[in-house]
Amino acid sequence: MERANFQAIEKKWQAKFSSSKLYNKNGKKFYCLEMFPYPSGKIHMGHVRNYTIGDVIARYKYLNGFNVLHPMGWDSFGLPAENAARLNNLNPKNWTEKNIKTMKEQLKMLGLSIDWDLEISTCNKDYYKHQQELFIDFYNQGLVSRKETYVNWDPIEKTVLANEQVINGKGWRSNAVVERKKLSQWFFNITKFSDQLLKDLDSLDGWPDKVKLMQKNWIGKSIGCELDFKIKDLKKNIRIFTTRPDTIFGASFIAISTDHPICKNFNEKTEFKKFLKECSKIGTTEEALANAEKLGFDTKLFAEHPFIKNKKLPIFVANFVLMDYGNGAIFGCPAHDQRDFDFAKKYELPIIKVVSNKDNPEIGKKMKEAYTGTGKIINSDFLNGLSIEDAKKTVINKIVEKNIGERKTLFRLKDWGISRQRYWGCPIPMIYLEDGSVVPVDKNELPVVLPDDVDLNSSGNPLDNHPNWKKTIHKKTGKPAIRETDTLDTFVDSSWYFLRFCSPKNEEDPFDKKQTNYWMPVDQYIGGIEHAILHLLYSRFFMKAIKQTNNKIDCSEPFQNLFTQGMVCHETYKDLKGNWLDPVEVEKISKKEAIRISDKSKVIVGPSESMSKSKKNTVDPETMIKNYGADSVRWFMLSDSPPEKDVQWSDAGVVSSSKFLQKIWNLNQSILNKIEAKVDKEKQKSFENKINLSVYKIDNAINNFQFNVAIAQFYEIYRYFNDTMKLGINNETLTSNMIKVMKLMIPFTPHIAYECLTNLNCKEFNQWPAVNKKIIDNIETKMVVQVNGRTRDVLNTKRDLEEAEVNILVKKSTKVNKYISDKKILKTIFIKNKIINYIIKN
RNA sequence: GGGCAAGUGGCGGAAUUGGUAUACGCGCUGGUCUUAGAAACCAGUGCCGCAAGGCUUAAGAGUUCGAGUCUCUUCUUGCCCA
Repeated sequence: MERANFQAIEKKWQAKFSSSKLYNKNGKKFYCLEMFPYPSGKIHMGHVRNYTIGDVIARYKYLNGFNVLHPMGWDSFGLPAENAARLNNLNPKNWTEKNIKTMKEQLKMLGLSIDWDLEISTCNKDYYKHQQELFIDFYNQGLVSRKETYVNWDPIEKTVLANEQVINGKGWRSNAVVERKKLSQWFFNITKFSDQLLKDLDSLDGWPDKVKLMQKNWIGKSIGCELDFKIKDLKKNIRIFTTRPDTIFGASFIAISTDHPICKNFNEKTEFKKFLKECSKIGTTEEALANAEKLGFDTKLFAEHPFIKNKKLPIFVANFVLMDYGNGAIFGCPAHDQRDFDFAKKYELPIIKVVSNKDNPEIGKKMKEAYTGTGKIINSDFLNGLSIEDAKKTVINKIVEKNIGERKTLFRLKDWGISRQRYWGCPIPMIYLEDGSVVPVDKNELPVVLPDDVDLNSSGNPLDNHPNWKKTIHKKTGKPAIRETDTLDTFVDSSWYFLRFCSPKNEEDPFDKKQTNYWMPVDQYIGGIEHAILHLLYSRFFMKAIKQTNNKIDCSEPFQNLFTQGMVCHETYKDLKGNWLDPVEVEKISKKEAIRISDKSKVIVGPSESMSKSKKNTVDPETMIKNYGADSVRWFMLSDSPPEKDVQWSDAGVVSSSKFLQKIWNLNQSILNKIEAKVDKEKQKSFENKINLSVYKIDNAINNFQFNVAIAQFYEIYRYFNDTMKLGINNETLTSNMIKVMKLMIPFTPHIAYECLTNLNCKEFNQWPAVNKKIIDNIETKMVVQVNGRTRDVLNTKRDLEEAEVNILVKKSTKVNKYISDKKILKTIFIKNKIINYIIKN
């Protein structure tokens, strides 16, 4: 038999895919989107998995009559381009474009059903022009602000570092100790939507609960109150925020942030300066602050306790209090907050327990850690005996009554800092006038284009260093002005690309109203769990901000359904010196043993971990496609694990996939070459029923994202087909059922499926096989017969038999009678079409 | 430290949602074919047992006629937050 030439088949069909689209003009719309890639050089297995899953869905929906939008683009701004350009002394633009070209070719090799006419690239000025427009819209609506904030400052590179560029407190490139530095930065006022971003999560039924929970925690709504403390000897108050007003009687100090206005009183003191310097060494992340040793500066000032007469609380400046959460001031209750507890231990402050629980009898200095559990209030005057919740209510009422504070809701979510002191990003369209004012660039002057001729090798911001780029003229006044030299965070680029796909060629506006309202929201969004918080939250913010800004868009949530796929893992290998080895350098000799091919030396086989360049445990998709074919790679990617879980790449797995596809090919050939046999009507009917049932199961599995289960069905179908085709089934029936099976395979392995369909002389390719529910319902069923809950026999019966009819059949079963013949049946449990269970006395 | 998942053969995993546990694939064993190997094909494969049969879904308890699935306790692993 002729073997399938996968390479030739794939080449032939890919040429057709590039011009064919998934549009069914009369069908219901379906927007299928996978997270677009960063063009880093070549595609990796993670992309293969992501885009294969997306392709299955897109093709499946198309075959089911939907009008499918399935676009692809490039998240092409970002730091790696700048670094690569610096290393190889070339332009980031050229580097990026070269990568896009390579990766596009690779994606095409996978046979994806992408409409490349819609391709966008965020570093293209046709794209970022509109982003600048949106920025100005947001600015005019008061959704953009300029604020001072702390950044990770690299003193040698003279640049701001992202959190991930700070490694053990040092700059990733310069290795200099990173400082906290205050800089004026641009922000999107995402916190204006805190409540809405939280509330609308409830409407996202098609999102994994896990992701919704992560977003909820990130937004971090907490209800509490503000409270004024009088400062003794100064005619001022300190206003604090707390979520635990019930512990007010346990307060033993006040702690304020280094940026609190009161600190101005100590700015001249050398001791305070020393303290500030110490604080600036800690990073800016919450985790760094939490893990840092608690430090305080004693102001020698005292605050009056609002409910205990003559009680004085010392005021400290503390490194763990943040200015941008609440008011930059707290009261410390060491007994019931771990940070306060650590602080109190260090500075020997009283620990007053005010919540009691019998499992936690220690009090005062004997406590080993703060108690944050439930209990009754003690030592607290008018709150004694109340639960925590009741005490909160009572004390807040009292605070409001005394006019010393108010109920307040606070969010953990902070405004989104979007300034980056980088070259390879979207220029922020703002200019600084001579009088110090800042105004947006006039919209008809957009885009503000990135210059090509920048020096990436000097320290500092390349746009700022450029000899003349930042010099401009303010059109309205004709006066000279200076451009903003910061560029936008690349998360901005990806926060609205899904809108642009609906009308990517529109020159006038970021998006065409009619097109966008037709296609949006995205019906199925597919990507990695690593974007569960930021990218998705920012995109949700953009939808809401755009809706408020120009009210062109009907929906306020971008992604109706979200699917987060697992990672692709591979075993790790190290030589005896501990150096990572690439899988291609290694030969496995048994399950746990391997040798290095070059010198036959022993290799240490490590656990399977997510593929990464640093561990060298990557597998190149292009090599795999060339060796086994795209269909085999796709098939393996989907077959081994449920798509939401991690999958382990195995060469044996992809080999077996390719063998199976060859068998499918052979089966097609056998059908085409089969000599007509005598027909057995009974067998033919049950054959058709079986295929019909499989169609139903596969359809269900795809709908539930259980691609591995669907693939298991194909293996069963293959075996069944192969075993029964010679047993009295006519060629016409075989062919029509094979056509059904091949159509089911289109979403998974489109090349071989279309090729086989062509050979089978199929006329109507693009139609999903209909499931005949009636036939399924009439198929025989299996009755499980149990005695005392233990299965003793399984009977093939007609559907919907009543208990009495089943009893008659059971009487014929020797397997069952062995257990019940001489026993008294106490009770019978009967579930139609499922089970009959006889309870007997032993 | 808190929250959320998850734990099923040698391995990846399935189980119609409370009704035959281990589908399907990998691996392994035996066989056919072959000068030999590879490929292909056939058969077997949770554990104990010659068999009849018994045991088995991290461990233990509970609910139920019936539990991988529900409840509680413990252990382990992963992710997120601190």
